[in-house]
Amino acid sequence: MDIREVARLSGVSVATVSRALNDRPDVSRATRDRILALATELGYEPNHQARALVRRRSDLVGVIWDTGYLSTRGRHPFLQDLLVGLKTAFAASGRHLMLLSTTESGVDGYTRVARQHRLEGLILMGVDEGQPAITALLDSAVPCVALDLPLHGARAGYVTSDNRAGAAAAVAHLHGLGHRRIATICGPLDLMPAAERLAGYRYSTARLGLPHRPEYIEHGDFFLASGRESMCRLLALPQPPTAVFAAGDEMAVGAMDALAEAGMDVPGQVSVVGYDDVEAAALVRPALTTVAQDPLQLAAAAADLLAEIIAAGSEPDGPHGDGPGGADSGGADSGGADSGGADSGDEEAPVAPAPRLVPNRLVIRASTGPAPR
Amino acid sequence: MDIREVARLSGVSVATVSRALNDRPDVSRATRDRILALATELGYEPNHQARALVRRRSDLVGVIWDTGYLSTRGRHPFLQDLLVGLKTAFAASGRHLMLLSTTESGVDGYTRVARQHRLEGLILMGVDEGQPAITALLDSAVPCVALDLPLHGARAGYVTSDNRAGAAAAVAHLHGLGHRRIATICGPLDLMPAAERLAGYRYSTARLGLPHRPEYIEHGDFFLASGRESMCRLLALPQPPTAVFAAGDEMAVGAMDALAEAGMDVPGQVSVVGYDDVEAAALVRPALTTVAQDPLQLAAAAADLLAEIIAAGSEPDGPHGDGPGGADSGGADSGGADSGGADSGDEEAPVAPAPRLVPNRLVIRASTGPAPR
DNA sequence: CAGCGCACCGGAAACGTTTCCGATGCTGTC
DNA sequence: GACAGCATCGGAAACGTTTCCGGTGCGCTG
Repeated sequence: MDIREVARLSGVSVATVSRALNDRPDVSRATRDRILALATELGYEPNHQARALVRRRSDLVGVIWDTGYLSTRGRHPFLQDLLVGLKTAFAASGRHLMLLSTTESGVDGYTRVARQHRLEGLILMGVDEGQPAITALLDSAVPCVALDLPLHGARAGYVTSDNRAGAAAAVAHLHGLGHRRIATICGPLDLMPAAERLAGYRYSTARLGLPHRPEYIEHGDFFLASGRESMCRLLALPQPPTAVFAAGDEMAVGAMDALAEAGMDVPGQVSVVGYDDVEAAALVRPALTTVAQDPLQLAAAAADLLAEIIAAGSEPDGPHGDGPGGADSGGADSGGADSGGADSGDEEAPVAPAPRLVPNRLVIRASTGPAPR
Repeated sequence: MDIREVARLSGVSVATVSRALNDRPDVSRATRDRILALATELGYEPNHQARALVRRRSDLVGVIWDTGYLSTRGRHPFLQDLLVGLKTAFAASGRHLMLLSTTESGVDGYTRVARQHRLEGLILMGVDEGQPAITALLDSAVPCVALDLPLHGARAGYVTSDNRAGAAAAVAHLHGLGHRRIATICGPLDLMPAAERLAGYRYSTARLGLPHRPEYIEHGDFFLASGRESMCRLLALPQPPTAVFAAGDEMAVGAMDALAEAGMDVPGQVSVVGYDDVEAAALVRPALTTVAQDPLQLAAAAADLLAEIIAAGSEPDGPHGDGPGGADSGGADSGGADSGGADSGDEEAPVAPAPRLVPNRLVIRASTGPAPR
């Protein structure tokens, strides 16, 4: 079922059929309607490959997450929702999603398939910074935005949730309940979210006037066992905390395990708050107070940023491209560290796009309560 | 960076370059090596769209799950692992994955994009049978295999885990612990897995010689609240069960909630087993005994079946295509109902492929124990 | 009535590959 | 020495679109 077939059957040229289908002007209403009717009747669907070939754009973006992540960092907390968010966000601009994986063959594995398929951009999530393929990707000139990974480059940016504010909100919540001895169990600090959550804890405790206690900072790895062990150490302290903020829900559950073994009541004697609001958080008893990210908003911000980078690249000689404008994503705030350099205006070298930050939300459940006296 | 560019730079024709890159014969070793070296040096990557256009195959398969599922049935228990399984399984045959969603515009939404992109096949998961788009898909002649949805058609099949055996194993486990009063909380019976799990429960209890008690069969909806309410009703029975098999982990947690509220000890007084082994199952206390599906194996079976259907379609006039042969997936067993009709040999009409069944695994944790006496 | 603009349409050249078919040179063999 | 056969390569036609450029008619103005 060609476009030629449609043209033949409707007695016009292929050019006219093409114009009618893409509803361009230069087609009379009568012929357009006739062609469209015939096309749907024949069940004609234009060949995307041919179209992409001549229009020189694929309308495809790749999404990739580290499949090894599954073994090293555990499953991604809300990848599923991120995917549907990305899907709908990109559908708005008529783009489709291709699944890539870090286990493509070779170092520059997915970079190669991205280029072969002429992907317009890449969304990467749950990949570690060390990944050698990342650097190969960055200087491959394919636009990409990462989630929760500070990716800096001319055509690369990142999106993350406001982990600092989320952690601060958790600490403030505990403080508001009367807790003064608040500890934290943080994740691997080479991961940006973990580091930011610790920073938020530090900032918040200091701001609330709590004394600085290094022994209240435990280091975990996001897994349950580490939360358990950290909690044991905290309980062995001469002045054990009355509340603990874990940088991940699973570690929070581990902490609750340790507390249960020690015969401590949650939240009667110790309050616990986690991070991420995984499904288990609502299922565990007592149900876990935790700070939730908004996957849909995160996905929307990522799609928006990527679209902007793509658009900036396809402009003839455009500046840093502030065109489409985000929907309601939070303003660019407190970025990483380096974004210095020339940002005066429309220079020759494209400036790295500012990272997007979406807010988090504290969901209060049963694992936190008033401080014991 | 064309293939023409490579040809020009290496002083041969494009035909020769093409042959060298796809390592065909009819190229001397010397020129082939020269071309390959030049191509990698130039960073040339062949355009997939052009290639797909002329070879008339896209090497693309679509994977689609109901995004509305998220609201009606809850999140898919292990979609993430399914995706990586599919990714690696299809990577073996050089195919890539495209993400489709049920929220494509129109009734035949994803059928249309599938045809536009010339997808070789479709994997669908977490979609309900009622979906009108399904029927539109089935007679669109694009090969598709579903997960956990009995899809019957000439070029359609399905893969599921052996829910019946899984449920039977759960009941047998409880029986082995001495339980004789075993109830079940089943899911929505219009969903095949729920129905099969109930069938497994029925079969197993009957086989073990337990009396048939209709009041021991509660109907839930896979959500927590329904498990809780069902358990309450079971506890109100004159002869409450000492063990309950819930067809989903979340309902099992709900049942445990109800038991806790009633002051019953798990597993001291009542044992609970769930289904699916969601992440929360290991995090909940007592940790949930449950039956786990193997997402990777499920994905592999689905990919295998789809590849078979595709291959059977591209054969000149092949029979029902038993070529590649499954790796180690369980034999075709206990199908749905209708697969009657002519299946003598290589008739004109292609016979529907037999569904694949992969085994489940009972993982025993802390929520089951010896029956009280 | 000449000329001009406009609405509509067709031909054909791309887009970047693969593959068919033929051409060339070379090595053997009778 | 002529011819067959083989290895190696080039030209060109596809694949199914979009889009540029031009060409009709037609109504309108001067």
